[in-house]
Amino acid sequence: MAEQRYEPASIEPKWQELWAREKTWEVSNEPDGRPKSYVLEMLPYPSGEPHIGHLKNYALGDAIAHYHRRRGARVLHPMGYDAFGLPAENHAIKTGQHPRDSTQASIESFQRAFRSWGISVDWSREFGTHQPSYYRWTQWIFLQLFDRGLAYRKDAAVNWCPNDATVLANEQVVDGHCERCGALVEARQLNQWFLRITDYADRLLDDLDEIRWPEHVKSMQRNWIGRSEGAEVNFRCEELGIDYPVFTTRPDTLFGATFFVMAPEHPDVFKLAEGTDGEKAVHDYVTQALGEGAEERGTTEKPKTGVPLGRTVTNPVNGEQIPVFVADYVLLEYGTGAIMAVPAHDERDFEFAQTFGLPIRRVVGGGDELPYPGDGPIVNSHPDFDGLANRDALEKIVAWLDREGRGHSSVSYRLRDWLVSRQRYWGCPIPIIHCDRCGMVPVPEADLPVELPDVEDYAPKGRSPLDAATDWANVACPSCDGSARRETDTMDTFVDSSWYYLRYCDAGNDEAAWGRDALDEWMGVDQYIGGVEHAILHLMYARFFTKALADLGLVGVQEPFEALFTQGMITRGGAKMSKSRGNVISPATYVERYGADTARCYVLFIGPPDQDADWSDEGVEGVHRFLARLWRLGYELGGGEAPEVPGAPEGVDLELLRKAHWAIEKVSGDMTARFAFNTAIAAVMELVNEIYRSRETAATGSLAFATATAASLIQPFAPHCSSEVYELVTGRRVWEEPWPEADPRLLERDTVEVVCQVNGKVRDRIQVAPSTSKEELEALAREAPNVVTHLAGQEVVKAVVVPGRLVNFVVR
RNA sequence: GCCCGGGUGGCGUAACUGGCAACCGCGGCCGACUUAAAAUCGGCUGCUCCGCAUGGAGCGUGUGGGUUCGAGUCCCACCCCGGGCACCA
Repeated sequence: MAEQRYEPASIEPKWQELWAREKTWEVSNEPDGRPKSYVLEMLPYPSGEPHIGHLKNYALGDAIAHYHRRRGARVLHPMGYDAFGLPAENHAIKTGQHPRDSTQASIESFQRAFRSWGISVDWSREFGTHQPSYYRWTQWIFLQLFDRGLAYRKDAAVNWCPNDATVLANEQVVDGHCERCGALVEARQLNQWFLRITDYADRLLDDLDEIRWPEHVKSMQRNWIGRSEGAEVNFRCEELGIDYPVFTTRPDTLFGATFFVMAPEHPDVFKLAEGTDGEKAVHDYVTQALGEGAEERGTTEKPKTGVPLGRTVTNPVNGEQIPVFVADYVLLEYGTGAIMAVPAHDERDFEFAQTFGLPIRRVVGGGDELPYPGDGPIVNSHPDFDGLANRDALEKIVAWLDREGRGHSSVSYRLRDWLVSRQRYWGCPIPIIHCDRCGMVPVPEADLPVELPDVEDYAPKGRSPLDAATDWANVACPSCDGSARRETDTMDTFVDSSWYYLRYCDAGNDEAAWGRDALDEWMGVDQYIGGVEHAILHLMYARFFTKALADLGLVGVQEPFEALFTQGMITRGGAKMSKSRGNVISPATYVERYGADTARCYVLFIGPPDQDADWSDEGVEGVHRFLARLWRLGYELGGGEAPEVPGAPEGVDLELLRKAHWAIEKVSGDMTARFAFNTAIAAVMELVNEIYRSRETAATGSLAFATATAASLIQPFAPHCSSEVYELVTGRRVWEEPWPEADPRLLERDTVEVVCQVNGKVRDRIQVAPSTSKEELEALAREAPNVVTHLAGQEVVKAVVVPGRLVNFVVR
């Protein structure tokens, strides 16, 4: 007779079919008295097959969703696909296959994977962002923003990726290269669509204090917004009669400004140089500087270069005439595109002053040498300020500037407006019509969606491939009925994913993007889970959308994601998995070989989920053995009547029941207070080990209770194996059971071990009742044999007694 | 340069508010079952030393200091690894 074995290949599909048939994970929008919980993992970009990172992401989210359900919550746990984007389009250029078809194929492989992993998803709310029924509302939201002036077009120097032949958002440029393809990004002057995220800079910054997010993600967003407080100060060019404002965070050093520098792109550079001796040199310098890419220019290592403009401006605090230069270390995008240079207290200005032999005047005391960027008393400035601490003087100087009308306090940000237009095919069309008479006219709401037309050629040519769809592009102006043309750029795919979590609340709504009741029922997301690579882009854009939509009265919350968990990466052989390294492993391989439960438990057991972890095939085996052991207990105990748990357990039974209640306490704590799934799984392993050790001696009722408890506790991580074992032992459905409660009487012990130390070193242990008094403990410890040895001939100076833990004798 | 993480056995890790360092898993060793092997079950497993042995001593959480009866945990200084920002005025 063949030994019975744990066979996930037959167990898992059985439960998956039952859950699908009974629509177990679907949830209605009607409140039913239970508290709501919205658990969401970042939606996948469907490309090829799911990888290990997806498995970890959804195993994590599913564990949380299950746990919340069994704690009595009504849980929304939906799924969708971020389906527009470049990879599908590049594939289309290569093969001619429509991006819709390759995307659909990939979506199907993701669906198969999610179902085979047994993820508890409410499939009735599923959608892809590429479906007209979804992007109709993406366009509608765009028009709401357009209506309020939050979406606008302007000429600007933008990032151009020559390889992808499209513009990029600032956030998509990493070290001067295209985030996606790695090509060196060029600067181009183009007319593009922007969203006014900078209007929200302060709120995006301040509200970070209100949400439970990992500190490093908050700090990345703070860095990215880059708020600096300072002052705007006017420097006047008397010859031309023009005021040039500068932004400075150090108005306390104004008296030390000995020259003035403009960015090469500054619109007045040529005007200032006109008719001076250096005019030609200025032209040459500017031409050369503009030809440089962001990467070459943006480095501190490069020696400072620049040329004089042959003009001076007036320092407003002391009336001094200081020379004006053009130099590429000053950036047009930040502040006003011009700076006052204080070489004594700024490293870059110091370097420039040394190269060009310009005067360096110290105005803040302290530090051994120059440049000195730190704090100290004001010197060499003005009798009213000299001697004051520079931070105090700063406020007084700004107040003085303000009174004199020469400046005012000001705030500057690193954050730029979000460039959202793309000259690519596979994206959401921008619902605007350009009319020569009426200008930019929004597509009427009744005409939405503006559907993506089919084209012959997907290749980008510097203009959107949609340009070629002339039948589609040429339309009558909705306002004057004259001939007009559609906007042919599409939207950045980050627009699509900036509001998908709102759509899940009311995914089937054909009348509106969402019903307000449904939205208020579910928002905000109670727990959001995803990769840290989205710390800035997606997470900032989604916050901006929520705030903008809240201002329009369409959303009732200020923050979309109340709590965020960022998962660590799974590496292999210590390195990131990649095709070029050849170290990619597919979840499907492991699901086939060991079952989904093993794969899911392993990615959570491998280490703390927020940290990177290295995949090990042997480790998978270990987790598989554990589930097989649990299953075998269920198999052996199952079949008959559910046995009684002993009413007054003692001996082995008592120990086993104690271990079970200890495990309940441990797992509950690990899941509530923190996401310590690795230690939660370890605790269930301990319980299973304990059951095996007492298998021969304990009563069947105790074994059954302990086994059912182990199955119940592992349910969020291994739902199939758990359901099987739980049903075998109890005849009931584990997912319908409330989360177990630990019995406090079984958490207490009759005796505890107390450690006996001499001078902090453990010398012996004693078994005592937990209630033993301090005096008694000290007396008992003093008699412990090995303590006696170490106390012999010594004088006890002090005894420290911690009841239930230790006694420490301090001797001389 | 600034801001976040992190450094613990052969390996992945654990240690809740300062109180037995190493739970759980991998790997390794030993035993049971078996004709045998696999599977399974049980035990041992930080390093060094003393002892025939029950056992005992010393060392041990990146480095160096400090606080404390007691430090992986707190404080100061530093080193290394990972991530973010950076000619941002």
